[in-house]
Amino acid sequence: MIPPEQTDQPVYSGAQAESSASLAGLNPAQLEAVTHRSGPLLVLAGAGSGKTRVITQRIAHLVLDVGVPSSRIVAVTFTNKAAAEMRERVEALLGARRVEGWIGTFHSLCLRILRRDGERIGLSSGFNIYDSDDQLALVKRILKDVDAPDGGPTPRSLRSRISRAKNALQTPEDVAKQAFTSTRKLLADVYARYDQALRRANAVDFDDLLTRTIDLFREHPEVARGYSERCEHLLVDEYQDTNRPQYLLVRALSAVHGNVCVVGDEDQCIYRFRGAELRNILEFETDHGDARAIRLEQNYRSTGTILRAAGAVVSNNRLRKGKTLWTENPAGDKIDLHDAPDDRSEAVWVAQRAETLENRWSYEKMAVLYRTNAQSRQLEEIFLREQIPYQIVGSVQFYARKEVKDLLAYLKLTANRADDVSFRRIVNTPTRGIGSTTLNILEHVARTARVCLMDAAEYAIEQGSLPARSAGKLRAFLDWAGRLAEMSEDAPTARLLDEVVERTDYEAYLDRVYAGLGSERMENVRALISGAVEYEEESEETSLLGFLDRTALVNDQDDLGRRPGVSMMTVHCAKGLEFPVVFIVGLEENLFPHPMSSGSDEDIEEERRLCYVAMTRARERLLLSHAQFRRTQGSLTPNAPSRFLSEIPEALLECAVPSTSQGFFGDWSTNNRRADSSSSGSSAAHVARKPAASPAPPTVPPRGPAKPSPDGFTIGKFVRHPRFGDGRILAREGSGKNLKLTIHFTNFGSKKILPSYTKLQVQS
DNA sequence: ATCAAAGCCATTTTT
DNA sequence: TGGCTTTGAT
Repeated sequence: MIPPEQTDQPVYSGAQAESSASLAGLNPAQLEAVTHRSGPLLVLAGAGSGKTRVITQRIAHLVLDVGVPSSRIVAVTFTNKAAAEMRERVEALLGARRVEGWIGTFHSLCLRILRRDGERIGLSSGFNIYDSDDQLALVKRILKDVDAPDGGPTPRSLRSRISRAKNALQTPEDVAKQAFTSTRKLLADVYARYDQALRRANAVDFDDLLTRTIDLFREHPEVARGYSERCEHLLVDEYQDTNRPQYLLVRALSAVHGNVCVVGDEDQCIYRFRGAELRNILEFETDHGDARAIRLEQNYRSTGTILRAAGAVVSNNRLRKGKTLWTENPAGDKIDLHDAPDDRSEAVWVAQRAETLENRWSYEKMAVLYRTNAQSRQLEEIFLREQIPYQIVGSVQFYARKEVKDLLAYLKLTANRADDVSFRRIVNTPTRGIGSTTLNILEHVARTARVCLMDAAEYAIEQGSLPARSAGKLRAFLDWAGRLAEMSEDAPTARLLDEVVERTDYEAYLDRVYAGLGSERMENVRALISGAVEYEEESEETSLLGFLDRTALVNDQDDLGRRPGVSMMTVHCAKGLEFPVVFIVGLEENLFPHPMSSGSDEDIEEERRLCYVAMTRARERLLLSHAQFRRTQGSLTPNAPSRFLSEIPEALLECAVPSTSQGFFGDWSTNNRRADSSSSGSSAAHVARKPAASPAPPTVPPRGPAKPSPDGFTIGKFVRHPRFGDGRILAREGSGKNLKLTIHFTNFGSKKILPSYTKLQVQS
């Protein structure tokens, strides 16, 4: 397999040298965590203490120095972003283009397991994944079936209660058993129907990915054993945010070898409201008898002042193991505290300060953090007016947009005709004359015959239970859907999307619905299609299902963003990030801490951790503000400063009272000059991914002399790709518009390319 | 089927 | 306050 040319690249030994060299840069605690041999290990990693570095180095150490095959290492994180970063860094350390081990999120890991072994628990292959939107649609539909009383729980609340039940590993029957109030009875009923609907539709929701994997492991211990066998070393990042199912998965996967290394910080557990159990990390040592615990307490990120302030705040929590972070960094500037008369002038202050600070830090080095998304509007308005570049991070998710979801629903239905939620979504979108009357008949047929809506439609037409006109329209739709399904067997996903967009005249539909703004939406459609093309080009195995899996689990935070400018986001979104300059706004009672999380001490402690997370994002400058009056839900309400502010030692604060302007915007905004603000930071914008060492291309095309192809893409020819550069055609499959080429690129290795989408230059 | 007016309801949300 | 969904009228 490996071409001889590769021998002149001493990948292995070279990387080993690199590894030992980098071990030298670790502090004693980090070194111990990295080199810990076997058995359970708890790494309590304070904010900015080099956590990711420890995990990645540990993996490299296990592979290079201990000799564990990378395929026997499993590393789980919570976000795709974190997983991608980890993978990249490990690859760099190992000097390998690809790492065999499993590095991914809990959900992607479970998805892989279920795709492989799900049939054993009744999940047929090709099952779909429902996101929270789909879940909500399903709950709403169910609420129509049961006669829910008015004023009862909302669909949203039911959805989250179902989720909570699942995370507590309660079945619908379990819930029914303790259903004493009418609300709980309703919940039990809806949950049962919901569960049944998912099973019928051959679909799972996000929670199911975890819980059904646990079911699989419980019902088939030999399967669990197989995975655990393979998992010689398990590493878990952000362990403080694991919930019950994740805890059980960790246990199951580490059962055989017992080499489980969890890394986390109890002070940064901020997802309790979603079922994260602080207990998991607090009790790890007692839970794993002989666990070693290591504290990483040296902070490399923030100034002494920032660290002291954050530490002072979080030390008011009782539910923690307690760490004392310290740093060798200089004390730095004091923390600015601004007392604004109202939310508007608070925003003005932020803009003003950002502009002043721009002398020292470019805008993309600054972040504004807030407790709730609603707070962003005011800031946006001011920043827009002041022409300060900014970027909102992580509010509307790409894959959650209506137009994207519509098109994905077509794909989902194509992959899995039992997917009733997708059917309902698109059967009349864009409108094709299949209205609610027809749909009601179909629902009825489906229920009595216990089949999915697609089948019900076939059946209803056959039986003549529909008026001729509806039947005709439905027939046309079904025929087309059938053709799509056929196409999906060999056509690339992008081609399917094209077909859907063209056939439904989707662009015209968008124009109609979004009067004038349709083209903006169409951009997203195009982005989705190029996403599909990219997927085809970048993945080893490509299939419709694979693409759908990716869209279901991946959110696009990293690909979409990165415009230069001040970043604005919620504190939750900021976890894991750092910025030289950080503003935290709205530090008021009734906002931060949020009243919804002020019921119990535990709630307040979570809010305090949230505040801690926010403060520790800052490297050099931290600026805090609160407003005396804030417009919330339409009315102006007075707010006291947050209790967290009073927990910061006064000596660390600099009360920034605006001396000249009274906090209003009049003067400074009109005559400010932004001479040099535009040119900064464009240099690093498009850093091409560094091509890692890749196997040299085979010198002889695989399988004999190729006959020249009429399209010019003859096997063996050299071509140039706009992104991947030069490469050589190794194989062809499909033809015409569906032609797929396997090309070996000098710098990127082999990829499948769709010439109908990408401009390939054939070199003569 | 399509539009406009009238309600409704407003945490955080890695997947 | 404003954004979104549901409702009602054509």
